[in-house]
Amino acid sequence: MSTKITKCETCPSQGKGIFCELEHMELTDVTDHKINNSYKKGQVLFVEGNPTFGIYCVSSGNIKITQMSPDGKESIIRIASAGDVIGHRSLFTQKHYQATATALEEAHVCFIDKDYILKLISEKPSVSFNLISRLSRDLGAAEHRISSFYQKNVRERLAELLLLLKESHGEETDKGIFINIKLTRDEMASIIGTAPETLIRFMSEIKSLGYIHQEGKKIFITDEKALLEFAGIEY
Amino acid sequence: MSTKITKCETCPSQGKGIFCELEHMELTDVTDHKINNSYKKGQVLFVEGNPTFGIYCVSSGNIKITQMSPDGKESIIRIASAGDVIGHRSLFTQKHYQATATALEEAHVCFIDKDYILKLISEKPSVSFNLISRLSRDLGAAEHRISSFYQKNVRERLAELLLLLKESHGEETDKGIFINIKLTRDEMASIIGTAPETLIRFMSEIKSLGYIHQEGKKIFITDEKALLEFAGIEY
DNA sequence: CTAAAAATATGATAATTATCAGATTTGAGG
DNA sequence: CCTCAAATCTGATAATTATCATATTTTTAG
Repeated sequence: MSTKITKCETCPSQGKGIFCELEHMELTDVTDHKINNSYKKGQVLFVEGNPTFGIYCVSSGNIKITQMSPDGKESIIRIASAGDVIGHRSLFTQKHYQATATALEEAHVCFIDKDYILKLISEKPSVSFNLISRLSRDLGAAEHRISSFYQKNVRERLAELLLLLKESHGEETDKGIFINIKLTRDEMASIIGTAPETLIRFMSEIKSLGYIHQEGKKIFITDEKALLEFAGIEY
Repeated sequence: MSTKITKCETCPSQGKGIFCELEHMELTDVTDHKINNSYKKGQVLFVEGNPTFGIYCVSSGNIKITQMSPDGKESIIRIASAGDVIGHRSLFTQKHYQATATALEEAHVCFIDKDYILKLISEKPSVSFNLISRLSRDLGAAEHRISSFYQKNVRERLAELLLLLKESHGEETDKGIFINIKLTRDEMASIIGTAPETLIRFMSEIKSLGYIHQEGKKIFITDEKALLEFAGIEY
């Protein structure tokens, strides 16, 4: 695990994070209290059951947050990207992490000590406001997924996933909207809660309908409107 | 909708709520800024899409928080009880409620105006800490349900639901642990995301195995250990 | 560049769960 | 206490999804 020195003041994700409203002086103080780490694909930030020492702020790269069942089935419960925090949920409620965080690709992540972040929260209302906003947004997303699980079948959940990934990681290209996140079929399946084979079948269906286009592992959305209808979102 | 005047200082749920660390003087100020409402079974506090004006604090009774699919399938995403807040998720992120809140039985709920609660959060760190804790706990519960959906089948999810209801609403009796919450089979089914008929079948199975006992609609857990094993939690 | 491993894809079959139909029970209101 | 509507329950069948086996493609490491 290589370490790279970077400052919060110049962090590319600064405008999106929980410290976005702090002033320059305050940010340099945060810089002094953080540890900046780099992770390669597949490297683990923390494991379910580890004691919590602080929170992680994602500077770049995508991190999957997973939970494992006793019989070894992995569910992806969230994906954190630039500007997101990780471990914030366990900070106040639990002594141990309830999930595992793994880098999906090369990622730069800053670690902030528990004591310091708690101090910041109590002294800077903007930090606590942003944390509340973020938790609210995460809770909204999680609750949406719960109702989606019950109300939609696998086919619809897959279309919905592609649209969500488009929102968070989509990039306009001449071949359609490129979904710029490295996920295996297994991982995609474990987001929508189905078997990889089932996911692949429906991916093929959506592809043969002409709604998406694949180049190797790269996915392009070519007909967003049709996908929306397919997902049962718009009629 | 009848209105009953009650004070935060003497609220039975005071010790559990987000104001639990406020002093007497501060609490009387909260009392002056809230509206106390009573709801009968089936009455609605707010509906998905309504504009958000503030948050609700549950003093007594159980409230179901639901989301509806376009084709009319209702999912229960959360159940709020004494000491819980409702509408806190939409306070910071959304202009409109993302879910519907309905009383499951006679309930007393206080309403606090958006401006006042935002002021409290920025001035009283204990309130914002408690709100963060609560959101974290809710997020943890929601994420657990997401992985549970994928990792467990209906039979196991039902056993898990009974155990969760035991934790939150269980009361020791000589007939076993009585689950003191009024839920129809339809509602129970929409918590674990299955059809009511399927839920009923597995309820019968669990009953015939002797793990639970029913008296009309009342459910008693008679063999918790067996239920835990049935849910795939302990081996 | 090549071999091995991992990931993707496809088919056949089994298991799980949903849906529909109808019987029975419960409970709320007069 | 009685009536009727709603809720619960049971059975038969259909639809969906998981699992297993295996082929093919892609990626990775040497």
